[in-house]
Amino acid sequence: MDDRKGHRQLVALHLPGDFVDLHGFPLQRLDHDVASLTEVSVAFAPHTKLTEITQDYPHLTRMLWFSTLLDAAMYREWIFRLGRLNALGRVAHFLAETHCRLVATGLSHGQRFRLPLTQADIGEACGLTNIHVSRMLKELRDQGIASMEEQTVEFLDRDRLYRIAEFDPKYLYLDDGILVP
Amino acid sequence: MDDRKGHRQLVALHLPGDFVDLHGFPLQRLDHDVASLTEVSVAFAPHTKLTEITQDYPHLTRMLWFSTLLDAAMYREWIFRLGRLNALGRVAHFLAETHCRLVATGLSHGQRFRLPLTQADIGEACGLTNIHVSRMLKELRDQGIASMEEQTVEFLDRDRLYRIAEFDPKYLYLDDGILVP
DNA sequence: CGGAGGTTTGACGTCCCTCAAGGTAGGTGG
DNA sequence: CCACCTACCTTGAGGGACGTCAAACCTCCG
Repeated sequence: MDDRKGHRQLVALHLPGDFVDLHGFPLQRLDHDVASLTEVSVAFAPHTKLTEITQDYPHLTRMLWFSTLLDAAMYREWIFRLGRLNALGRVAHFLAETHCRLVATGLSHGQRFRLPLTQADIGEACGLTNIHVSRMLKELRDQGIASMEEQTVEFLDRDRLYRIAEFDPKYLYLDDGILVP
Repeated sequence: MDDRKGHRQLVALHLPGDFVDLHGFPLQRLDHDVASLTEVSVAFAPHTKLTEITQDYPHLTRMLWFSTLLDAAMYREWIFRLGRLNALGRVAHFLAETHCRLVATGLSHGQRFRLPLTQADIGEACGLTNIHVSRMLKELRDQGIASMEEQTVEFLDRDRLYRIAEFDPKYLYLDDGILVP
């Protein structure tokens, strides 16, 4: 979403495998843009097919519904991040959430993961300038908590990272497996 | 949602008629608290009944789904508010959104509405201290844009308020009537 | 070689928080 | 009636976190 001056606010980050913009199905029109930061492969789900699913497969419908509400749970957490955390906590929280989601989908093991974002992108997710993101990453590095170089993040002290971020992955509903309903 | 020190971040404000916590149906457990700021009357919708609805009434199911995605649209806007607006814009945006929603449900006509919140509550919605909310309300008052006294808000110059808030009510999906699908 | 995009660092400014004091209105008990 | 409390709002002074501006560096690429 862009403000009047054209400055961007990221409201979500989609990872490989995510159902992008399923919100557009019940809502019909969308209030934000979707853009890709990397090369992507896309499969399309026509609204007519989705409507058929909601006619014939109640259980599958609830699963689709669930996946949009998982997005909503992340939105709530992003509100918390922006409203209650300082810059260091925001960056830490963003990294922690992204790592958890990558692990859940099998795209990361251990404490390293690829994050093809610039510091400016991270700033747009966390309501910060790229410059201050740079400072916060340095702080995390200096404190031996996490490092990021060449688009690769490594957690050196996950517990301290979580504490700074006030992060608790419960809201990602992972322990039940992604699809509960 | 509370941070470690017990400071609260509001992530949503429900108005009379809203379906509170419908998210809890597909999600099963919830990652935030629900509290009332005023006296309320409550009707309960048992999950068993909702499950029956999703079995037998696809159209009604899509309407319920839609209403949760309207919440999600507001979450996105709250993220934008916290990430990209300054204090004056945040307060203005919060007032503008609440007014629009009240008008949509017939609970406000014209440019006045009752808002039974303290300045501390508004601060918890906007990521500000009660003290700075007080200063921003004074600013809006001094500039002849909006006033709030005794829990009643009045818009004196709605256009300027919208401009400060970078507010566009499209995301509330009101022009189609609340229930599109 | 030059240029573009990204990162880092320093100096400085400002927005908002913190702390403190005082004001008002309502409620309770004398 | 006054005295006193609580909750909320207001205002001022000072400080800190983050933004802005500028400069330098690096890598990649043509």
